[in-house]
Amino acid sequence: MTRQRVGERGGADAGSHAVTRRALLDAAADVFAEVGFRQATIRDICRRAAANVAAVNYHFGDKEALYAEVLTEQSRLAMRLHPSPPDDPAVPAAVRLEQFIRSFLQRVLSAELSARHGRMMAREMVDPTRALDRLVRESIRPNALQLSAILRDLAGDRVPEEALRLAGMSIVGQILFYCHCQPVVKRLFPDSPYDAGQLERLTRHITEFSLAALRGLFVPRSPSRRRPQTKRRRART
Amino acid sequence: MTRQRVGERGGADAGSHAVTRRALLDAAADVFAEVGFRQATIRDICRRAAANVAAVNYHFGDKEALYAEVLTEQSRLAMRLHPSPPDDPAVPAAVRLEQFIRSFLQRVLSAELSARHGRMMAREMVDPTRALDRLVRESIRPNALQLSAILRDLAGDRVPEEALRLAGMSIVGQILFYCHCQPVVKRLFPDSPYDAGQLERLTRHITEFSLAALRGLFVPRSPSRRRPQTKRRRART
DNA sequence: GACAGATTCAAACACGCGTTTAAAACTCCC
DNA sequence: GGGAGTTTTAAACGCGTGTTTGAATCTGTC
Repeated sequence: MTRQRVGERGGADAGSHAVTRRALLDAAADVFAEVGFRQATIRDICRRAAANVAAVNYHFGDKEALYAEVLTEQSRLAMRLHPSPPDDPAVPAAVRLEQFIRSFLQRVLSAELSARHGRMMAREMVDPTRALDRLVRESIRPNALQLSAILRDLAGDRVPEEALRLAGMSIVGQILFYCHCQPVVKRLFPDSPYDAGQLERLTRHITEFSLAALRGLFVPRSPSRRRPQTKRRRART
Repeated sequence: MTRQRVGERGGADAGSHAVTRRALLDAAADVFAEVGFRQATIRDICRRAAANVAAVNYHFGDKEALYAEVLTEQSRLAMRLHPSPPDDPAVPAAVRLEQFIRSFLQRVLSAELSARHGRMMAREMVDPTRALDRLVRESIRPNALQLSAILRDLAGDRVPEEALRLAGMSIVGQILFYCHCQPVVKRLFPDSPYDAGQLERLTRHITEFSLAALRGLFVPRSPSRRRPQTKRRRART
């Protein structure tokens, strides 16, 4: 009656448990990214994983628990493959901003991840599930803080926090556009792709656009025409 | 057997048909905006419209036809309440850009529309239905063309079309961010709202951010420090 | 080789969905 | 007032869903 999770040793060949579990996670990542949590069906996931319909409930409890596990796994995978740039004060803030934008774009729409993480995040934002709170806590907020730090270095101490926030959202908005609006972009410009294949071009554009905006907003009349680099350094935490 | 659409005259009191039809459209707009096409249920819509479950199929044929009608109706309503600025060459391009951004923001997240149009558009982008093609054709593409015209006036003739496209997507991305990512923004900054109540502030920020970026990108070293206004006028179409 | 426990399996359950149906209710016009 | 045509209604159909169930299958161990 009481089915508890098995530790390591089990029934089948040293890993039957782990094998189906992995197959389910992989299939579920594809399905959830393709059609979203609500539209995904356990039957479809199990078919792709070559498992029985009852496998999800046996291995994960229910559909939502499987989804939560897929979400955090994909999030960590994306972060591991394309980590944010280190918070190194030796690197100019403008360069760190470019690295931040590049790694962000890679995480949400790089092909090697099949853009799974980006698509799941996009769905989670437009149509949140109960998993969003954890996602914000563990993945989105840390990134927002890092962007804030970069922008603070770029803008200097005299710029109010509020203006930095708005600038940050302008930058993230530009990035997410290519992730959230792909169906529309494909229809508007069917010949010129603005997708995973153009990552470097998009990175450069967003970086230049944003740096130009930041310079114009936060150093409107710099006499020496230099970057606002030498304001103050943030201590490493 | 053969039920054809009734013209004007009908059975009930000069408008029983029209009355339920309207109630269905209103209820459906709310429901579709709240939970999306796929998650919405005919039963819920009819309950809110105080109509029978069969009403949708009687008045519109099926769920998808009702959805299509709601979508175009809300789109036209939003466009009528907050039209794009006229293509007036007498108005400086920078002002027209601000008007474009303001009206766009109003359409997608103004409270008087309950942000219905914006939410439906957001869902349609992340999780398209068959209605997206028409939406792009009749609503999105015209707006994109208008933004292109404004940017052309701002940037002048020497800037390649491609650069203008990227700039346009950077601007639209900033706008849509507040529409697509509201759940995340609310969690990141629970105290300071970035929603329909802050429309004017958001308009000003996005305009200033974008104008600064455009000046920095397209007129990097203007000797007289003037706006690139006097390039060339587009003929009225 | 039989036992125990873990894992899989086919089948079924309970529910909600979009849609259909045939009858009832209603309104207008003669 | 009655008939014709329109609209509404309650009930049902067929299907797909997440989940449960009890038996069957498998594997390592004694």
